[in-house]
Amino acid sequence: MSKESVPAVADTETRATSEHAPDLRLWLRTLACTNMIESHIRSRLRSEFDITLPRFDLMAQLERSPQGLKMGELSKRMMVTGGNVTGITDQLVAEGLVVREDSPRDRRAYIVKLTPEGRRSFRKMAESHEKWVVELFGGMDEQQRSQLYELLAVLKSSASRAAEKNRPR
Amino acid sequence: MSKESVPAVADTETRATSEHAPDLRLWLRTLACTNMIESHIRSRLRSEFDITLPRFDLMAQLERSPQGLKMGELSKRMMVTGGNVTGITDQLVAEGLVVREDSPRDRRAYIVKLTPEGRRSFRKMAESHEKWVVELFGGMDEQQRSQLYELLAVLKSSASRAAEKNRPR
DNA sequence: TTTTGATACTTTAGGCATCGATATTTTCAT
DNA sequence: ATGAAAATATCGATGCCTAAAGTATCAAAA
Repeated sequence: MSKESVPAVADTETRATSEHAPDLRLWLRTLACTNMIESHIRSRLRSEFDITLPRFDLMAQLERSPQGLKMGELSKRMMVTGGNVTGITDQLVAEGLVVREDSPRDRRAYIVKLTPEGRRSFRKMAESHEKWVVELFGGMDEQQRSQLYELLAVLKSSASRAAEKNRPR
Repeated sequence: MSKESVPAVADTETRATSEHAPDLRLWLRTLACTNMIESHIRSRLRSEFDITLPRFDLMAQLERSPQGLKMGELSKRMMVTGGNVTGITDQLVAEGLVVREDSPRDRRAYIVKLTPEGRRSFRKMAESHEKWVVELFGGMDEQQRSQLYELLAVLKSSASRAAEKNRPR
């Protein structure tokens, strides 16, 4: 019998040791939280709606742009490579949730749009998705949440700045 | 000409909209930070040491357990499936960084250990890795870091608790 | 001893992600 | 107008990851 189900809930923090620098422990804890939440969301999307997170994300972008988006636009907004978008779009097309239309102005490009079914389906999923997130953060009080939000802004700009110094490579 | 390099620095927060629930925005910001930092680390591991993050992580586990670890132990500690560990271990063996030794007590099991070269190599990488993390968090002052650390503990237990309610499925 | 169930690992199939290469089309400098 | 450069998308190779199924071994009960 093969068990091997979900690897419990991801806790990368086991990588930390007392001897590690405080920043390292902080980073590993950050990673642990994110992985735990993301893997929970992934698994519920799968079990309740039989969809993957990347497909959900792609549909989310389209829902915000009813006029449709070019493949390259999707790629930029989702922060993934173009080849990746090609594959995910193929799947969604096969499921009838999105369509590729030829761009009238540029014969190299497609315009990707949600189908009516895709839109209907996405709205239902998004509602649950948001509910799950609210549940996951529900153990924090309002002050903690807003404090976390602000601290993450600081982290984001700190990391941006640090990363910038070593970009071109 | 193939451009298509790194998708800049991941910023999943573009998925957020003003109309989104605050918790959703908080979650997307969390994700954005983590992705940005993780992708930076990944790319430096690759460019400076020609190694992937999963391989680095596996070696990190072994470095903390000089007596070696069974595949299943690695799988548990890294929070990934066994099949995954098989693949990563194969690669590291091929590179001469770890070895699979037969367990003397259980012929089903292997004991995976760092080779001397693996250990030497890991130590060098770990030093840089820690330096990068320190740089990335360097824009936060001490109080902010410790506050973030505490808030993440709250988040972690909040998410654990919420996830627990929907486990078995 | 034999059977049975659990454990340790591998394998396979499928999805997501990157990179680098390629084909087509557009744009722009001359 | 033309030829080079850039932009748009796809493809193939590679790697990580999971779930499910398969193989070998162990341990303990019948």
